[in-house]
Amino acid sequence: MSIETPLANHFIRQLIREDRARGLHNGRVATRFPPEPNGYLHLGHAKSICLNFGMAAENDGVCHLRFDDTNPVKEDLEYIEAIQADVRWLGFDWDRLLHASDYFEVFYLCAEKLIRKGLAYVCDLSADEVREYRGTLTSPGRDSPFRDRSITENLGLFRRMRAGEYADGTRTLRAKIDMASPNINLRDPALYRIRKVPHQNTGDAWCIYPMYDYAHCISDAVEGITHSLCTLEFEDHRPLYDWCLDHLDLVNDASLTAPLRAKGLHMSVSRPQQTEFARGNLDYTVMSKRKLIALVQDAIVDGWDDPRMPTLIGARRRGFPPAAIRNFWERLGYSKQVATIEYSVLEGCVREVLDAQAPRRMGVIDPLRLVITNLPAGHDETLTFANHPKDESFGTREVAFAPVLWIEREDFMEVPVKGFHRLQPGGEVRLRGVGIVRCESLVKDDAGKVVEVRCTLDPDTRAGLPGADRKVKGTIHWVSARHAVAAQVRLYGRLFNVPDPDEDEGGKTYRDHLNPDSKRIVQAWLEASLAQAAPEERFQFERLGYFVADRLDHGDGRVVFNRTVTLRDSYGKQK
RNA sequence: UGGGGGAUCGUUCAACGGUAGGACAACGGACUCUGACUCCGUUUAUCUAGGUUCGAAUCCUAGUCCCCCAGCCA
Repeated sequence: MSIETPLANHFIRQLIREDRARGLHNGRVATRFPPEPNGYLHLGHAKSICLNFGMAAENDGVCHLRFDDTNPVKEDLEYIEAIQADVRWLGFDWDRLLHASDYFEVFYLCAEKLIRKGLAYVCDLSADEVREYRGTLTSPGRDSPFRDRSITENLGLFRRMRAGEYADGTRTLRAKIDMASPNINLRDPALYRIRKVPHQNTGDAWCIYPMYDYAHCISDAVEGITHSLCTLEFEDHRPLYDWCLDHLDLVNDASLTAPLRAKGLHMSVSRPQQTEFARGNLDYTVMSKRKLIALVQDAIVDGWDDPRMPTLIGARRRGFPPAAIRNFWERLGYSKQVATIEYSVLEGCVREVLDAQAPRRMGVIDPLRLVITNLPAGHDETLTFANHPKDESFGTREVAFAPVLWIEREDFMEVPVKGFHRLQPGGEVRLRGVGIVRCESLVKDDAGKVVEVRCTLDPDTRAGLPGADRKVKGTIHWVSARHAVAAQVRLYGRLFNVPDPDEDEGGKTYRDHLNPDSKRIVQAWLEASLAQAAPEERFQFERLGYFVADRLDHGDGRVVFNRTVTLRDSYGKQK
């Protein structure tokens, strides 16, 4: 059974096919996923990952994983490992693993080339002064007083910047473009800044570090990237992307990439094209790096891998299959419309994959005692259950059955509402795989709460017998009280209780919209075999939902499951 | 107010001058030893106003609304 989704005919897929068809880059396709190693990957990143790796794969191309590590003060080694693990978990593998810092020498050579062409200058303005000179959205900026330094002076100054002769923040290298441009990105943007901090990859070899716009386009070119796919907010950076590459002409200037060949890094240089698509947002969640970090740091969640987090590591711990996330983004397609996708679409993808792939089990998360009175107290029986209702390849399993069972409390109603199909006083229900029982009496505690339902089992309706075909309205799941294994089960709901927690309205912030009931921990009774489940193994607990053995806490005698998602519930929804 | 983008069912993505279609959601039904799955059916959309055309979601004009941009972040 295939769980892959049909391919959407989105504009980037079309563009790449057309480019190939007309022989651009000799039909070669190369993409890259360029995370900054300063946070964990989330579902939004997955959209970009699926696109970049997907486009490469379906066009016989390559895709690089490139760490965009141009700012040493923000990065952390912890993230480098995590990002690789997340990309692999999602189901992708890179053709090359690279760092922007691999190209620091190239960036430097390129900067000298721009200076020599009179297209870059060293500016002594402070950060505040630069801001002041930049102008505003509606008024043009003014030229820096250092804009007309000679090439020789600029070269000398820039070399001394590199040599560490100036303090942090005292000078920058700037592109000489147009301070009156209506596009602010073109008002002599900074190319290099001084940061006397060691870099996790290059140590203290450098004290000047390139800016994103400058480094990114060169990195793309140097790696032979053909299609540089990024999100919408970079749309008005594209003129700068093009400006740098056009003036640098890396394709025809081998001297610029000589340092790479000297290091043994051989890649074909290209003139890449940037194309932007809309990032993907989900309702009832926040996706910004800042807010995610805050949730972790303020212990609102239990860490980056909290199953309620939209991080990939969180989704993994929640039990989401990677194929579901891939299908999700492929099914939505890629466009330039800013969109917030309903969470139910993701859940639908998760259920679809899990329905096909998750073996079935029984478990009771809110137990009520049910005693079958017409069976000897010592009755002990082993029943055989199919592990999947539609796929025989899942095989069968043995389930212990005895007269004292746990059933779900909500499967019994002393005073049933209209349309209730399950157990009620004097009523009948089928015990899954057993037969039909009739509720004969109740046992209540002092407070009047039902603590036990006493039933008789109709022997003619036992599974396998002709009488088993007798119709009853409801079928409920159960576990044998004597055989079941105790488990901790974590029930997760959405983290926020409004569709757009980012909407800061009426003085409220996302923190005012936290769902206090997003995590519930219960003690459950499960089929004994579940104690042997491997961490991260996924199951459907019949009639309850999909559950995953916690990848960290389950095992060594502890039985710990996380609820990934409930089953669709057309009954619960009616009420 | 400058620049860059975007407006199609509730949500999202198609339709590339020729019948507005899919997915999810919702609703109704069939099936069912999971109120699941599956199957069938139904409801609902081209931002507005003009224009071009035999024919416009698509082209033109004028509006309206939404998003992004004033880091030595990415």
